[in-house]
Amino acid sequence: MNTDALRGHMDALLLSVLEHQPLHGYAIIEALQERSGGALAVPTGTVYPALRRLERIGHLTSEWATVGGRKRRTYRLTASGHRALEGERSDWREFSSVIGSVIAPRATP
Amino acid sequence: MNTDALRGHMDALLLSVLEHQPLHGYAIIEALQERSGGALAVPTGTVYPALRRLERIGHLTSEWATVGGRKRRTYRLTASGHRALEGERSDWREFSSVIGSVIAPRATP
DNA sequence: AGTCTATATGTAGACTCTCTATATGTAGAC
DNA sequence: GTCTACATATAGAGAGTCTACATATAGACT
Repeated sequence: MNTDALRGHMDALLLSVLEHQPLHGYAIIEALQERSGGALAVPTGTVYPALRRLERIGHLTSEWATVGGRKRRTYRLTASGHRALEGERSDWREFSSVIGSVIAPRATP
Repeated sequence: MNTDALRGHMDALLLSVLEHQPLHGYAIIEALQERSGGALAVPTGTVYPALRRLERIGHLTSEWATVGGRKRRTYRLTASGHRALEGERSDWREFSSVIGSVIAPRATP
């Protein structure tokens, strides 16, 4: 899929996969791929800066951990992040409904 | 609606409203607004450059006309534009299905 | 020992598109 | 004479995604 079209929806995707479980960046990328049936191959150069941004604006917090000798930065939603996720879901419903109805084929006059 | 989220879907919207009828830019903006029930207020600074771009890549052609003393540039789909619209529709179906399924709420574990 | 793959994070710079703001001009109403 | 609707256009700002590269550990395999 053309992941450039994700522009503006990345926050919703990231917050969604973090809703019920804290995860580190690498695992988030795998989760996105798995949840989308392989359609979402989001590059690290997109995900890591986006996570930092979400942390900066208070929707996420992070902690470093070492697992199997490797360092991970694990992110989890804040209260503000949970609220943001609700907003993103509602925005998505409106967005997809509006776009869908505009581009739906019409009967040829 | 946050029209910045339209990024990447503008082509689909413009090609859609031009599918069955040629229109000039100003009328395209009105058509988008009407078809979306008022949700899509796309500024001229977005639409006019986008139309020029679609013409440049061969999806549209344009002609100047004077109606009621005012000049209009009327756009219509080319064969390539019709094919592009089909592609955009198919891309949208995949896109909305993928995003929708990733951000859909899951049962709390 | 050396190489390869998977795991793991990060930055720099390019790129594209949308936005805001501004400019220009006609027609018709008040 | 001014205001609103109609009509097109450009410059520059801004945001977020991409590609490409840099770094590092663990474990398997040769």
